Formats: sequence, structure tokens, C-alpha cells
Amino acid sequence: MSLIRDEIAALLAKAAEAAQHDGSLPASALPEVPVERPQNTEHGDYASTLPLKLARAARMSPMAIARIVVEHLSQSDYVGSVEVGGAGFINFTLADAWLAKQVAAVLAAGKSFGDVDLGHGAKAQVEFVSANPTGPLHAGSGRGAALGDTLAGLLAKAGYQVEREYYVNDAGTRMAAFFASAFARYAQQFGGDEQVPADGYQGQYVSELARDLAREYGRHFLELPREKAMDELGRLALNRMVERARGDMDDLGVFFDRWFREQSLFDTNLVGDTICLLRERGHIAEREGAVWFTTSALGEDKDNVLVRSNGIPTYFASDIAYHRDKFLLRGFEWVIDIWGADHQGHVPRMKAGIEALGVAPERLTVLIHQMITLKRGNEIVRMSKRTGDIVTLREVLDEVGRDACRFFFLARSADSQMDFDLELAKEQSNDNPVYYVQYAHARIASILRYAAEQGFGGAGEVALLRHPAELALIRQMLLFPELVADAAQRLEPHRLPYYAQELARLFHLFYQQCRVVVTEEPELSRARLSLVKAAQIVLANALGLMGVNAPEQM
RNA sequence: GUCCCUGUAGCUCAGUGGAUAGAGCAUCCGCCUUCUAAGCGGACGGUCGGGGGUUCGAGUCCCCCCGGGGACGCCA
Repeated sequence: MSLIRDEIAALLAKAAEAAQHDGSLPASALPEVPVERPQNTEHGDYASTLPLKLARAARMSPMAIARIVVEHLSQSDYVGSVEVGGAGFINFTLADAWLAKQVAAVLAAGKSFGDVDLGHGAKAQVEFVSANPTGPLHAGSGRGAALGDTLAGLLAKAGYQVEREYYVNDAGTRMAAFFASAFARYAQQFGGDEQVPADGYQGQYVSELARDLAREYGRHFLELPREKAMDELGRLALNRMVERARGDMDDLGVFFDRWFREQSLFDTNLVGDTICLLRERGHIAEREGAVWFTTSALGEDKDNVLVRSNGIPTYFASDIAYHRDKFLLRGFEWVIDIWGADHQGHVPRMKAGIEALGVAPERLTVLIHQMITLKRGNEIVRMSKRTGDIVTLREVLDEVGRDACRFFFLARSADSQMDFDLELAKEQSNDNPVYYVQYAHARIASILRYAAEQGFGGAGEVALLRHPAELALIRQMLLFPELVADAAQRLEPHRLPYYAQELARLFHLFYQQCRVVVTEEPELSRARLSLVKAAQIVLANALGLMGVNAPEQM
């Protein structure tokens, strides 16, 4: 199904060409025809500024061009009226009868309403959260989770074959520090004088984990050689941290197709192999005892270390290998990494990395989301994993709830820093916009229950729908496919909550003005029941993409 | 010092170079004998941080300045 705005653009292009052909407009190259939604509903459903764009080349006034283009427009069943307005806008209003008929189309489409084929089945991957497993997920991880999951859903709806992935950094020096911290806390359970290293993790959660392991395994690890013990105990602790993250994601309603282990890149020697490949291609320099990736030759400010002088590869080295795996081994055509703003400086390096592997850098999109500032009232909550002074995602989930949590995280553009006031989030939970949208869905469910009790069944004649409130609701429903296309194309999931609120608003308005179930008017009632069912479908589709429940009652 | 994000209503934030800049919350005034009042209607609220520029047209693009956040490591 093609989008209405594209149909209108095609209609305009044809009209302009026809006008040029019969000489009423001077011949010139046509720009891409702009079709937008006017802010003011008095200006119709769609507007084009084509005449304004053509005015200069045509040496005519926009108004005159607009009139000529309109005269050459061919008939269509969906355009009700066309007007020339303002300084040369062409305004289109959709036909009432056509609008009413679309209710049937929405009902027929059901869950697939809103599907648009931008991706043509291209294999895409969204990698997100990917937090270090050295500590519990913090509140900020929730933002990346909501963003990534909804974006993945949008891309799937837009015709991509999408996989969701969580990258587990279970290798490297941070992990060694975590292992040492866990081992120290474990040993302390038995009176040992092991200390958490200075660069280790002081958080309470490490002690709790160590206590659990001590209870389950007793002194077992104290009887092993220290290094072996640290490694084995460390892996147990690590796996529990990963399971904990998985539990948090489950409760947030985010499910990954794969949890990819960084360590596996070392186990299969893909990291070493990738460094060899880079060396063959002339991207490696060795100096000061370290192995450098010569990114400066690729336009970067400076080179970056891949293998430290102590022989341990950097995170950057495994990250290049990881992306090699994504693009070249697993064949993703498009990879989207979602990172926090603190990793922003890593983007050009990463792009240079895949370029050096022969992968076009455009195939990697890194979506950066700004940090959140956690507050309790006016007090800013500082966060540090090492001191353990953090507000966990778990805590926020327990306090605010999944639906409000996801809606809240999603409702801001990734570019925007956000204040997350925990007290406010709790207080707000009752008049959070999420409940407004859910209420619309529940209200519809209630109407449908009532209608069933009253014995209303069968399909309605949707042509009976012509009340302004009915038509306004239909218009908003028909916007959904365009919203999906825009949000997917521009990687802007935050448009969804705004859309859903407006859809809910128009439903509530309709509800106020039009009674659905009227015994004396069975035909109209059935038509309105069809409308209401269609609205419920669109609400559910939008909520589903956001990972928010669509309740049958509240 | 360099780079990235950002500054819009009291607060939190939307806003594809287009028409009179919007929403939610907060405040105030109305609306339930009717399918859910977690709802609806109305009011109040703006130097779009400041200054230049680009053009038919700038909250939106460019430059400078100011404020907020982040990054510039053989950390991740």
C-alpha cells in the first residue's frame, strides 16, 4: 500500500508536467514535489509548496503557478477538494466518503496496518544496551533499551528483517577488575584478607553476589590456586550479572535475539585474525611496544591502540572484530548501534574501522542518545558503578512501572538530555500520558463488551460515518503508516508517543460527541462499532511498538 | 583548546526551510439521569538564549558570543 502523500505528490508532478507540456508553464526541471501536513487543519489534510519552489525558475508568481497546476490536476477518489491558499500553497482535503471507506481497510489490515515497505527485506541489526556486566543496569540503560527495542520494531514494520542484539563485554581489563573484586568479597566471607583492588568495584551488589556464591559453593574456590579460583568464581559472578540484566530487560518487555559474548571473539581468534587483516591492508603501525591502528591516515585526529604494550588488546580491537562479524560473517546489510553520549567520540574510529575492512561506512549507523540526569526532587543523584552509588533500572521499574517507564523514556528525542526525577515519575504515574492512551484502548474494549451484551454484531456500513469527530479520528488513523515510515527512516521512535496521544485524544473527543451504541439506530451503531474497532487496532499497534500494554480494562 | 548534543510557555518536552510556534503537567473556570469523568470543553501562559547573515520565507540553515551536558587515555 502506498502512502497517500506519495500519491498526492505524484498527482502534482503529473499536473505540473501537463502544464509544461501545453505551454501554460515554462519548461524547467521539476524539483522533488514537497507534500506536508499543514499545522493548521483549516488548510486541509495535505499541502504542497511546489508553486513556491517553481516561482523563481518560471518567473511567475507562486499564486499564478498554483492556479495553473490545480487546473491540470486529474481526478482521484481520495481527494475531496483542492484550494490555492496563502502565498501559493496548494491545499488538499481528503474526500469524506473515501475517508469513511478506509475504516474497512484498517479492519482488514489488522495488526499489519501501518506496515510500509522501505526495507524490502534487507537484513538489519539493532545493537543496544550492551552495558558492561560489571554492575547492575542503571536507569540510563532503560533509555537505550526503550529506544532500541522500539526502533527495531519500527524497522521491522518498515520492511526490514531485524535482529536485536546485546553485546556483553565479558573480556578485557574491566572484567579482570570485576573478577578480582568478586573474589575479594568472596574470600572476605571466610575471613580472608583479600581486598577489592583500587580500580575494582566497591558496590554492595558485589558483596551480595559473593555471599550467595559463598553459600552455594562453600570454601571451594579458596582451595583452588588463586588465579584459577578468581577466574572460575569470576565467570560465575559474571553470568549472574548477565542473567540479572536479562531479567531487567524481560521485565521492561525487551527481548533480544542474541546476547553476543565479547569473549567469543577471542575464543575463535577473530580479534587476532582481524588485526592480521588490518596489517595486510597496511593499517597497522607498531611503536612504543604497542600495536596501533593508523586511523590518522583515514582522516582521524590520531591513531588508536589495538594491542597495548602489555599484550592485552583494547576494547577497540574486539569492537572492530565484532563489527567484522556482523557485516562480513553474519551478513547484515545495515547495522545500527545505539550508544550513550559518553561513547560519542568512538563513532569516527568505529567507522574508520569498518571502512578499513572494506565495509562502506554508511552501512553502520550509530545512534547516540544523550545522558539522563537522575534527580530526587531537586537533588541530583550521582552515579558511579565503582562506588556502587547508582540508581538501578530495577529500582526505577519497581517505582514507576514498565508502561510509564517505557513511555517516559521514549517520549524524548535521543538528542535531548533528559531529567528523570524519580519522585516526579512516581507522582506522575497517575496522570502520565501513557494512561491517557491506555484508557482510550480500554474504553473501546468496554464499548465493544457493552455492544455484545446488547446484541450488536455484524459488519457496519462504514459509509454512514460522516460526523466531524468520526472523520477526524479516521484521519489520525490514516496518518499511522506515514508516521511509521518517518520514524523508521529518520530513526526517531519518539514520534510514536506523540502520535499515540493525539490518536487517543481524537478518540476521547469522538466518544464525547458520538454515542456508539444506540438501540434506536442499529445501522449507525454498527458503523461506529467498526470505527471504534479500527481505532482500537491502531492504538494497539502503536502501543505494541512502544512496548506498552494495551489493556482491555482499567 | 578541539569535537558532538543542547537552550522553545512556570516545569518536562514536541516542532520535515513554509501559513496565526504546539502538547502534557501545573494554575483557574465549566461539563457525569447516557457505552469507563484515568474523560471532554474553555482560560491563562512565548523577545523560540543573544547578535549578525543566507532567501520570497528562519524556532529550523551558516558565522560569532553566552549558558547546560558529553567526549578528547596503551579506560570501556
